[in-house]
Amino acid sequence: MVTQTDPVEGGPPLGPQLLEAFRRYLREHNLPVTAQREQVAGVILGARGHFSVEDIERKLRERGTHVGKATVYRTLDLLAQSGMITARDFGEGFRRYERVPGQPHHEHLICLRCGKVIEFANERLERMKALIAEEYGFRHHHHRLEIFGTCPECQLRDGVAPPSPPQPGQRS
Amino acid sequence: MVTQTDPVEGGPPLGPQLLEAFRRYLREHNLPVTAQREQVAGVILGARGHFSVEDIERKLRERGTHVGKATVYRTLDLLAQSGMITARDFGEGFRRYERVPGQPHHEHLICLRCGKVIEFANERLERMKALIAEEYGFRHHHHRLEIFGTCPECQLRDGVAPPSPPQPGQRS
DNA sequence: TTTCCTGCAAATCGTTTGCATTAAA
DNA sequence: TTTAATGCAAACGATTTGCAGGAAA
Repeated sequence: MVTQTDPVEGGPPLGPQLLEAFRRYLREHNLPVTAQREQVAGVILGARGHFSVEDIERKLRERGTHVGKATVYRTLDLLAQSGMITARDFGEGFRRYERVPGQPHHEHLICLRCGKVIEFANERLERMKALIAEEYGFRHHHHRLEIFGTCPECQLRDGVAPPSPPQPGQRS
Repeated sequence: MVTQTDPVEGGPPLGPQLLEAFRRYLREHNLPVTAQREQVAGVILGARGHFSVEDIERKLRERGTHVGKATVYRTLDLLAQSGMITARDFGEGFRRYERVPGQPHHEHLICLRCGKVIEFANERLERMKALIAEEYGFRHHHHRLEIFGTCPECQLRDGVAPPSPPQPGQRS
């Protein structure tokens, strides 16, 4: 799992800013700003990456905090409702959550070996999808494209071993 | 859910042929050809569509057969191993199984209202995905593209109601 | 104070597994 | 006969929910 922590891109770190936006969201909706909500939001808004609930619990533990699993889920729901994070399902048998990216839309390259997730966007793809939906009379709502394969690092590590065959959700 | 039953395309129906191929597969692998395996295979190989285990159990019931849930799952695994069906995960919280299509690869258009699934293939998309994987040094294994939206029928039925926002796996 | 959270444990849901029984080869 | 499959029920893992006790506003 690639956990890209806030790279300083020249400006102030993004995390705290987003956290403040979440506080604002809560106040505006007359929802209490609790320590737990701040902790969970702090973890997921403070780093780029696609985190499972387990990932998030680990990060909380590393920060020396404990938040009940139910509260983690409930806060993630809130964050999703607020539009600040998105839930993803890569067919792994659990969900991952991702801070809403700066770029409007992107797709995912997923390494079958190490689970690393790389994002990319492609304008031509974007246009083609709208066209395809139209062709079938669909009102396009959203879409997702996932490319599964082996990342460069794992290719090196493994030599020439072929990737194993995929079947969604088969619990290992 | 669109359950396209074998359309007669000029030749003999495909289902029985595939069922026979599955029997052959079992014999070749020294696996017993049981009544249950034939029933389950008959159901999924006899129709086009993307079926949940629940769908399959319903179809079995309609045929007046009962097969234990565990056996259904086990037979679906066998069918997947034999390469005759594919498992899909559309992020609905359960898997769907589909008879391996005539065409080598296709994508899915999914109606958020009625769950209908429409298949399409697009050669240009295909090529772009290979290129994108390459660009990131990935060895491409497989991919999936899903477009979610509202199908023409549901658009008519609903008037101009906007589709509801998506979050994967949220159990309804 | 009133209202809404939180944590825990129990419940759910799709899927898998253990095991005694039964059927295919 | 031998070997493997079946069905049931229990186990599982991710997620949700009920509820008593505890914080925000």
